[in-house]
Amino acid sequence: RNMLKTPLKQMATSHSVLTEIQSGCQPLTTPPKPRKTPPADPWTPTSNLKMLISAASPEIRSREQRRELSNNASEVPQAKHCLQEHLSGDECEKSQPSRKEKSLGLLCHKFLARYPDYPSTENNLICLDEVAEELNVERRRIYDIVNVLESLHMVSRLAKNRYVWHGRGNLFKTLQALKKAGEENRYTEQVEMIKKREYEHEFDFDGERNEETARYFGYSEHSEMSFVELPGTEFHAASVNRRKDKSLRVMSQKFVMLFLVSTPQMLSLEVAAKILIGEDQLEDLDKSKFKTKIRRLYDIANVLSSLELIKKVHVTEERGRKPAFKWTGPTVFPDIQDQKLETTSTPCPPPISESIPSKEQCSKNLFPLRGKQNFTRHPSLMKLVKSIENDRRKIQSAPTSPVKISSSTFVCSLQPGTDQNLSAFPSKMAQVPAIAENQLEGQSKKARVVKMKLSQSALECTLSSPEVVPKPEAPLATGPTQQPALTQPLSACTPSHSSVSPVILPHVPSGVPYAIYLHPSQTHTVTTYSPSFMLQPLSCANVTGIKSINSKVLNKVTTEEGDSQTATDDPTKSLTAKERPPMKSETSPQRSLKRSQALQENNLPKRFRSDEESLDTSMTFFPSGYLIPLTQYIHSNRAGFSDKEKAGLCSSQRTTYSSPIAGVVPGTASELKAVNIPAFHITPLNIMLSPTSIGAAPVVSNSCLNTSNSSSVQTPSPSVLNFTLQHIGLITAGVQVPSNPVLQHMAVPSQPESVRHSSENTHLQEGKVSKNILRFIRHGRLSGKDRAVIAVQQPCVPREPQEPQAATENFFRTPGGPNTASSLSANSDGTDRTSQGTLYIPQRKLEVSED
DNA sequence: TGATCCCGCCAACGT
DNA sequence: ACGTTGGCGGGATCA
Repeated sequence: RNMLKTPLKQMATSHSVLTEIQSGCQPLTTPPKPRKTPPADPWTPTSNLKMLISAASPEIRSREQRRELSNNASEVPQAKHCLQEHLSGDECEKSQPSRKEKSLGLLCHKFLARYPDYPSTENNLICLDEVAEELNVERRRIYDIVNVLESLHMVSRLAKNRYVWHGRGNLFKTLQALKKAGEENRYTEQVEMIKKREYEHEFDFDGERNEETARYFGYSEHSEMSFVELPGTEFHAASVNRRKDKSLRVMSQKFVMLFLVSTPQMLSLEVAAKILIGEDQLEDLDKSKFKTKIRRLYDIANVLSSLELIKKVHVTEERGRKPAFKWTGPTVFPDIQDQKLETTSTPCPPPISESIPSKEQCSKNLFPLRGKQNFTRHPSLMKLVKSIENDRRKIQSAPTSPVKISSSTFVCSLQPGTDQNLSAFPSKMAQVPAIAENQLEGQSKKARVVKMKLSQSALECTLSSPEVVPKPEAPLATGPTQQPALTQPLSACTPSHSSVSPVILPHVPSGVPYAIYLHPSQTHTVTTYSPSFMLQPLSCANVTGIKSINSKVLNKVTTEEGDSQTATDDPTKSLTAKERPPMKSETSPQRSLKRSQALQENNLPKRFRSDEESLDTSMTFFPSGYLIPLTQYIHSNRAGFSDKEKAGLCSSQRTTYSSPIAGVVPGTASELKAVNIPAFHITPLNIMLSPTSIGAAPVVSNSCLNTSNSSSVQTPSPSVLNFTLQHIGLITAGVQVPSNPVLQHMAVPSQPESVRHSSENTHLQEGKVSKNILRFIRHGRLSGKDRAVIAVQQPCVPREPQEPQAATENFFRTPGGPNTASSLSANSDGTDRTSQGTLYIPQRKLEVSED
């Protein structure tokens, strides 16, 4: 550790400066620990260092900072080199990173840039050491990031020092779960209350809690939720949980919950801190605790900001300008009931409906809370809630009030332009074309990745927001649907085959290939790149097959036209792209190889582990319901070679793919070349799978088999199955069913060797596989055989009849929606300055300005 | 100044 | 024992 640290430290910090300044001092190389001499000693190297830095830094620092930032954009990946150069240069101070450059947010950006938002099946292993080293930071910082990512299920711990990257695949699902948990925890009420208090009078810590407060907190108090798991992830997390993973992880989830359940989806850290603290220790709300909480929240907020889930804004009120964060992530609508509460413009309908969608039940099981009242609001609260709701409604309905109602269902979704969430999306969407361009140009992986991210996120946003509408329609919906608007969208959404068919983007020059499969309920989007030749056939086949299977399935084109420049324009993006070290490919391959070898060499248990990993990742992918990007094969290689190799997928290409560990970027240009794949373009296709909770898996298995011919494309069920299995990691290419057309298309030779790891898997495959797989998919990744087994046994996610429609609606709405289009064009620049707006909060008008 | 939040000590944990 | 995690809060920076 020290070894790592030492070098890093030197590089990262301006030790060099110190060195020069304080000649004769202990070797700067001394690791941090040694440094720490008696604190009292003024001459501690540390103190000196600090003093020196502070003294020298101001101007230099700022100057440097600018420079660095600009540099970062293009050279971040090689930060080390840069730093070194600087150091060698006359101005050592330059190296002085400046606080901002070390910010968690920036670091997180770098971190995120390493991995694709929607990784393919492969396992994207994250080695903390490596990451820390490459990013030039102490491992501690990586933990901060990983912890919150973990709270969102974007990563999961695999083993010591090892995490698996899941990307945003599970994000929506996670958010749904979190929202639900938040609701069950009465966070909405708590937030309302605290906000109210703040308005009324300055909330002072100890004095504050009156009965009312106590009541609220009381509820959450015993409910003391722990880490919220995702289906299929529980076990995994469980292992992690044994440890009292208290704060960051959980705090992060809670923080997100607060956003998800509060109506203006805006929160100040103070409010959040108060709630979170209150939850834990009602007794001692001391200042220091509060401060600490806030500090943590800053950490979390920074990461969430990097994920673009929240955004910092400033709320101006009489008292002054207060910093706050607003939710900019996808709109999540967990259940109908809540929607009613939040959105209903008519008198409050009974807040709680007895009929609980299967989905809910599921989630209930998944996220059991201490407080048993999960689904029923305590009567005593009802009044309060109602009154609050009424107030809210008033406020929202105020003519002047901007649509801050994003949280309130469909209204927001219908007004993409106004909706904050949507606003973010357009810019991203606009970038889709850019992606194609880039690819054609044969850009670096990084660039691609970035773009993909954008497009994907955009898609996600789009899809997610619309989701609201469908729900109301859901047959299961307990209460009468009150929203007229729903009808409209629904009609559009009516599942029609036409809608189902995959859409190819017009602007794409040559057929391009990327298909996105979404599970309606989750609105997850998966993007894949593949060579055009391969893609087309596959995508079509799959899509149709799926569709046919589920009459409910819908697909929509998410692509938006936009200026390709957008991507570049966005500083963050460009930066990210640039940051991505090109050389990575060089090093990473080796590492991956090593890893793979190591894995292979490992004893049984270890092997197991590897298997698990593969499963995990693959599972991760599916769980969300999404699906199986046809192209995945291709780029799958890049990621976890070790696993892949085992799998035998793309074995033929193996050699060629030495790509980076991160597997960050799907098919590299080089890789493609190796494969003899012509330049590829990306055609975004969105396919919504039937919302039925059954999820992709069931659909695939059943539908494929049964209705294979129904779709225009005759995809033999077996092929689908194989495909699925492979993705899941249950089977290897070699093992796959002979009749897999897809594979044939791909011309991917199956490799016998790969089979080895599949022994277990094989078993699974045979027989129950189809069913089980589906379940697995449904539940999310599994990380162990045990888990797998367990998972199989778990009940499938409940079907949500309503979902399909919703999906459809979403589909249509966002992407193609007229509103959207306009908004998109407007925001093509990629940044969201649009967010300036006014928002009404109880009794006062607040101006929200973006930072 | 107050808002931010980097930094890294050090204890809990895992192996 | 030693390495990994990550709680925690001092105090440096930023605005």
